[in-house]
Amino acid sequence: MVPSEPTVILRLQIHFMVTANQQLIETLGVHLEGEYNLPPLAARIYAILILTDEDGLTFEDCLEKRGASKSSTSTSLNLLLNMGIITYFTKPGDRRRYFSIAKQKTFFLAKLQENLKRVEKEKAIITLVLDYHKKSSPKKFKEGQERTHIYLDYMNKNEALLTESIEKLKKILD
Amino acid sequence: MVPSEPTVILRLQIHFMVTANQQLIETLGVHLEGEYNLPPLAARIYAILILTDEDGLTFEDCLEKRGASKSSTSTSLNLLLNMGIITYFTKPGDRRRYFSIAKQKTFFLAKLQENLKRVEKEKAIITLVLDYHKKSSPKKFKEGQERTHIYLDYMNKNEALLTESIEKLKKILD
DNA sequence: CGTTTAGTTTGGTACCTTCCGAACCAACTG
DNA sequence: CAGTTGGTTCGGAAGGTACCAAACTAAACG
Repeated sequence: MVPSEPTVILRLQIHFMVTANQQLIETLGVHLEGEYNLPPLAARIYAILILTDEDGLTFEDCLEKRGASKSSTSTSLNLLLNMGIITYFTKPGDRRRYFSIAKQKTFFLAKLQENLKRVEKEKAIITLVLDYHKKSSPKKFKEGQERTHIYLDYMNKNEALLTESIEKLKKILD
Repeated sequence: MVPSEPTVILRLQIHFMVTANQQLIETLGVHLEGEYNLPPLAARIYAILILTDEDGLTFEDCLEKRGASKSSTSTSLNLLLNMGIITYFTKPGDRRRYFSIAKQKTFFLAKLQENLKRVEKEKAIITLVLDYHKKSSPKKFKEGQERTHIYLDYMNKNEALLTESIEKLKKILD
């Protein structure tokens, strides 16, 4: 039996939306894997939580939307909880937990703060190496000075930018 | 037999310098591992090449300084060569290759360019997610708009900073 | 030619990560 | 109480990474 035309179109549309969504979950998932050093499954679940319209997803929702095992879903959700990048809430008369991303407050703020830490760490390392070269081979040190200066200059400006943005963000969150 | 005092002091000093150097190699090594996604051994060899006073180290120098096997040393050096973060040169009448870090030119420039790529990639992803939310749940979208704006603003400024620094660096390298 | 030098390639081991199924537990429900 | 729901914990299995030792190769040396 051939379905009537409107049905076909509707099916195609739904299929398109579903696969487009899956695609986005995948894209975002890969990104998050790298960004937060998450295992594949945890990253996909995080992506699902970021993208959903619902106000919070249950354990089972997560499980079904990804098609993973109970144990892996449990492990992944707990990992995300421990990292503080998701939270859950409960509804009265409902034993289940509803998981959702920790308010974007935390999301972007954490990102900026993390970034700041990275910059500071790198500055520290560069200083360490520079000191070492200054002592052990002044010639080599002199050579690279100008380039190094540009790089350090960028790092400092970026650091200032970060501190400033963090302040701004904190202010609107009070 | 008890060594005379000066000998003891000398030994202690040498030991101190050696372990201090080893420590720095280790610290820098771990940093590079994370920064360039390098396997442990490759990262340590890279660190050794960054820190040495010599004008270039041979295969055997690398092998000895790290105490690794020939095969692993070979693999690691080739990996670093393929990634373009080290180079080698030869001396007339000497069959060996002398490895050294690719000029800091490439080092810092590559770092800035890599950073720029990361920022652009993240901006793209955020836009993607934002568009999705705008379409599927406008309420959710409105809520986070102010925070998102601050973050995107930071990203744009950082992007400008990076482009600028890259230009500066390119200029002094001509 | 045989020998030495400077590396490369191959095959295998050890470890680490990620996920799963199955058994388990703890709270509530009738 | 027994049964269901909402998870957690445990013991692998599969796959990937990083390293090593040993065999090999290719160029130079005498």
